[in-house]
Amino acid sequence: MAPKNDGSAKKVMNKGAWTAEEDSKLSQYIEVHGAKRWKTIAAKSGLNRCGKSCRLRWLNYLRPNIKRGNISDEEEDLILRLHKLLGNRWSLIAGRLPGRTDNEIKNYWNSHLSKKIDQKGKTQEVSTAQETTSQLKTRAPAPMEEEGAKIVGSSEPTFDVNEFFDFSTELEWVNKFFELDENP
DNA sequence: AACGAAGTCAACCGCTAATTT
DNA sequence: GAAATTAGCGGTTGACTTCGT
Repeated sequence: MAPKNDGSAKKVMNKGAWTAEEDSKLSQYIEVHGAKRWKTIAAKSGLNRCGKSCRLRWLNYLRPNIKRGNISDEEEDLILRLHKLLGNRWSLIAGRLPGRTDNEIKNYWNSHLSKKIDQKGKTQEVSTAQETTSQLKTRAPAPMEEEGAKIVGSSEPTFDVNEFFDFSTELEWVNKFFELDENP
């Protein structure tokens, strides 16, 4: 496609950390026009940012009811359970944690929980080293195993999620989870 | 106190899915 | 139905902070 005018005048977008002024501009624009058509928002709000960047900033920091930091034990437990079910489906997991964002959960997982599980896996690896593989095979398969296990398996340390959670007691909880999805 | 290593987290990138024209 | 545009996702990066020596 030929440039409409001098191509050398291509605008260079801002990158990196957002300033308070930029936040304010974005918030004000969205308050008036709503959070849709991010390219337009980026162009008309007076921000020298791309639409993607605006969307991310809004979703992760500026939108109302965002919780930041201090992930509670309950939330942590929920993240662990959901991750076991869904793998790295951060947006789905975030959807079950009001006020939390996919990015925050992803970061929390990568910096806190993955290590926790890694440690747990290692200690259990030692204690269950004698357990025969045949015992493991007789366990009930995890729901979502087909999809979830693939995803988890690609990035997880090598430990058996069946060891980490007792799926027999999880089934009820899992069913509730999917009921929620069907009836929003 | 100074320095390097490790940890944390905000933001970007590349890609796919969904929607619009 | 095809092409273009937009939205959304997950992985990765890099700047900053904290910790250990």
